[in-house]
Amino acid sequence: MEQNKDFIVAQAKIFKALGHPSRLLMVEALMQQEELCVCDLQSRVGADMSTISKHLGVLKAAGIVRDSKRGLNVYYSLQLKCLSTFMRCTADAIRGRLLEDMKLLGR
Amino acid sequence: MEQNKDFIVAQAKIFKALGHPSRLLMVEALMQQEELCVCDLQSRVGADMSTISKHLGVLKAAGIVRDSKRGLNVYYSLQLKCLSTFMRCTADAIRGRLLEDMKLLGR
DNA sequence: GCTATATATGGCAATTTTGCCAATTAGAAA
DNA sequence: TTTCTAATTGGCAAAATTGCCATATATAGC
Repeated sequence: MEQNKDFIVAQAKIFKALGHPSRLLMVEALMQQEELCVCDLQSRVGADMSTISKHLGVLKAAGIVRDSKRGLNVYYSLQLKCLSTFMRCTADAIRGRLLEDMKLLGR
Repeated sequence: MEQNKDFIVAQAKIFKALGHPSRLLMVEALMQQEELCVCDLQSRVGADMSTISKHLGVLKAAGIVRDSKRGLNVYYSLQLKCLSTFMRCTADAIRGRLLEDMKLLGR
């Protein structure tokens, strides 16, 4: 009973971590690159280094990414593998919705 | 360029909507039931009716559920179909992580 | 009409998240 | 050791989310 709730909370934490544009952008970058340093991610998102670092902390705490330090750089990579299928589906859903809206506007 | 950002924002909105234990619980109930009234969802989550209603508003605004009013009741159903595969994957990931933690504790 | 029931909305305080700046840590190179 | 560079952490104000209460809306039945 109670561990079931913990389970839901852990699952919600994953969704919550993905529920921010900057973090989602970083995850999408990591879906194409296997491994990127914080500086790479910063240049893609375009925010303060400290902000990027905290976002990465959220993704790591949710178990979505893992990090490995080599030299001066910290490299991040995806730990959760099943994102691409779902992202494609949500993308289709959003495109479908936009089409609906355009139809409605057309009347 | 700019619509790409809107796209990411819409996608993040879906994840964000799923990133709350009560909302995730409602979605999981709708994965098994096809259609449920607000009162059913309330009894499962156990919160104030107004709170449930607002949570459902969030899910609807993200395009995850749709509603249909019949008589005094409003029935909600899933609009986003591709959740179950992804949820199974995150569930596996969480279970795996818990196993890891237990191994670490065992040493 | 009036009453009861199911859901939604407005308002508001408490909590959480976000993002910047400043300061710190850790490793590389001089 | 000193210096430089990459990244993290602490602090804090602004913004967003959450959840309850009170109120409103809509529909059914009398």
